[in-house]
Amino acid sequence: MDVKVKKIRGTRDILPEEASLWSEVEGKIREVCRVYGFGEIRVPTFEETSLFIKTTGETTDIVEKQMYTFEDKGGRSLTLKPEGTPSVVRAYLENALFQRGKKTKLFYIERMFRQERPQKGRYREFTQFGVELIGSKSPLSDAEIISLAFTLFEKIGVKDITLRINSIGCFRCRGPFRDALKEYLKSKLPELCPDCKRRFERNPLRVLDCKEDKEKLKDAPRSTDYLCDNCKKHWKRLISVLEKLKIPFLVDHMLVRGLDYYTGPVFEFVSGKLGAQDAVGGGGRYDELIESMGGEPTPATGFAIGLDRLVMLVEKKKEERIPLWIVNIGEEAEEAGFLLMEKLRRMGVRVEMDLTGRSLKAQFREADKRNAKYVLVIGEDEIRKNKGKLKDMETGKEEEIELDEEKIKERVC
RNA sequence: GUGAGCGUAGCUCAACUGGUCAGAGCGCUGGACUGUGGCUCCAGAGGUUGGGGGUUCAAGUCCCCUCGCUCACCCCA
Repeated sequence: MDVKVKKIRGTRDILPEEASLWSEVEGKIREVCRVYGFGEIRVPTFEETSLFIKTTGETTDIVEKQMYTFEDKGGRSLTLKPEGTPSVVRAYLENALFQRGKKTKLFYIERMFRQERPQKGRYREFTQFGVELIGSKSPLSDAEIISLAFTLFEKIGVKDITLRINSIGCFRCRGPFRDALKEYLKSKLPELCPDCKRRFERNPLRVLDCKEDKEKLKDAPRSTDYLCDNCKKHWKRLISVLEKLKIPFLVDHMLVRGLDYYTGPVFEFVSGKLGAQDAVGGGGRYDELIESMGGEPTPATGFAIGLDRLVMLVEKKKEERIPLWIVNIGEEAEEAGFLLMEKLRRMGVRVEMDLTGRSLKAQFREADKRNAKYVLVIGEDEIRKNKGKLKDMETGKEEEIELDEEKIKERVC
């Protein structure tokens, strides 16, 4: 078929089979978040562009080259949100949620937009489940959200997720570390890739993230060696609590993350089953963001998980069995069957039938294909007697049954 | 943004160096079995070979452009 209009690059249609997986995962997310005391928040699809420039960071790849930015009719610059945290924090401040208590625990399931070259597990429109815990500076809060994530992974049967974690320190300890790193990188500069040379000037921490130069940078200074007393205490305690929670983790000194607002611990959830885009989720602490957006100094921590990637890791389930299929012969029976079907459906019974006037055989074939447990045959004879033929599709046995919705429901359910 | 590979029926794929190559399997529809599924057999529907241009007596097959897909880089979810 020559379809003229096609979906645009990097977007996708999620068809019923996969969509049911999605809603199952979303259901589990809501369950786990309820248990952990997180309330759902829904934020706009687009925001003022400046929000992301100020929060996500001017020199980040997301802001530099991946945003869908456009001008509205009033000449304002708007951007489809490329990540969730800025919007949630904006909403937190705008709605004065801090007035409702010291701690605010929010989660969201939202569509995000980034104009990157699509590949496996990477789309231009994608969905993130994210969690923001605002108002606690305790390392236990970081442990809490990480634990939430692992509870979710377990609940949806996703195995072999590794937590990679590091601490890049607050803005205070970042300075000395950055200096040490730059000093170290200076000598290596000629052998680094062109990107790293550029990063060296603009955002030296990101050089650590480079895969190409990973080997060469093995002996680079480690951010955890430059933490201030507070950050060091926080980091040590977080690590120790993760151990007590029996959450498997790997300290990765190269992990720095690509968003500017992170302070202290940062982490990623990684799966080996995803190809090159192996991060299922990631997050960290952002203790300075809220103040920088005009709020009171407020510590916060959070993460986001890519549902597109998460769903790829979930085992597909077999289709649920349909309890009843109505096969009809002739126009009169078709209508009688239809009315009966509707009565049953109103009672909550899953029933299906063919309304395209196909042959008896075809109707049976479809009932079989859809894995129906019982088939109810209605033809002229059956209407006259008010008794249908109920066939058990497994045993092949047939019995007569009164065409009465209560009796049928009782028999097949 | 860079690189590589690839675009043939709804799906998975065939078609030697350009010459009945427009096919198969699955799926779909119908029939054999005039009111009974799964197996088998038979038949049918479905494609301007992504689009455009060029080379040629002749092009899915070669060349150019374009669009798209996939994977990787990059980055991240």
